[in-house]
Amino acid sequence: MPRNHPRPEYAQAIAQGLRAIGETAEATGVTPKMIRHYESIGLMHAADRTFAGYRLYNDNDLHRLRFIKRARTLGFSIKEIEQLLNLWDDRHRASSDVKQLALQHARELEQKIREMQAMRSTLVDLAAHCHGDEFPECPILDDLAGDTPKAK
Amino acid sequence: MPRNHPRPEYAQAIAQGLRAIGETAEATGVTPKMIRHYESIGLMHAADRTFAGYRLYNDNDLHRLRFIKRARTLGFSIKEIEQLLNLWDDRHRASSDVKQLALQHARELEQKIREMQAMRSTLVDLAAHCHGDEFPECPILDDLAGDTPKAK
DNA sequence: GTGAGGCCTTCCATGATGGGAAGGTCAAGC
DNA sequence: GCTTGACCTTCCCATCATGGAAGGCCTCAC
Repeated sequence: MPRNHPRPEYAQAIAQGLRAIGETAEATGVTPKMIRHYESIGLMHAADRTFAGYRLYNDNDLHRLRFIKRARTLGFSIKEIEQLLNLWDDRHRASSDVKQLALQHARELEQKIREMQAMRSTLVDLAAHCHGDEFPECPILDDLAGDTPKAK
Repeated sequence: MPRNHPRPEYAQAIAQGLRAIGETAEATGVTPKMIRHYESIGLMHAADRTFAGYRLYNDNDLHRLRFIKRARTLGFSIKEIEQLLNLWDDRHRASSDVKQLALQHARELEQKIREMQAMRSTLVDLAAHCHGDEFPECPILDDLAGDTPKAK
């Protein structure tokens, strides 16, 4: 949805390369809701405000928000992102620290993937033995109920 | 932790094959906390009570709780379990209905698995290009920051 | 000056689970 | 008969990331 022309009230702010929260959201893919939330939990520092209390964001803020967005897309938790941001901010960081975080998260993903694969595989197996017709007999329910598969 | 001898106060209840919530929890793997929760959301009907208000469970209840436990282990949501229980209770169900629920859930799992595999694979790739040493240079952070991999 | 729409804050909800507090109940041992 | 300790009860709060709704202010274009 096309945004209206820059509001004159913001002329100075815009001249300084600042944006309101809506434009910032569009530019970063982070909803205004979440931007405020990140501020409230300290992931983003408190934004500058206009006289009227509107939040204003500069290019650095956008960069940081895009960083957060990308990290969330990769499944990092807020806490992990906090660590990543600290490392990002630290010019003297050791890349080994970052790598460790990334690999740790990759291992956690792997673990969850395995669990879900086990679930899926069990379900597919059970479904394969279920006629899926109009009759009530159903190995899937039998399994859930803990019944031994009916010995004929 | 070994439970003490059955409490005489429950002699009659026990003679009827009833158990208090703690024993029920041990027997089913569902915590007392969750048993009460399932009752509160209607997944379990309201349990019988002693004079003093203690909940009592019979073999049917245990069976139902084990059913729920197993379904949770397979990743079904509470809402899905509600449907499964309805089918379980319905002697005239069609196994096709059950099969459809199971396969639908399997597809959802597959979808999530794929997403997580994509995350993991990206992370592993990035980590593979990160020296992981004491220097700050780090392709993982570069990626999160949206920086084009540094062209030398 | 009025209407549209962006922005503000605050509260509430999700889903499944756990923690903990404050208090009642029960069996057993002294 | 009282204490002890295991068990039970209800009620409230927390998690994690996200969204919704209400009610009010701000800005802009007409």
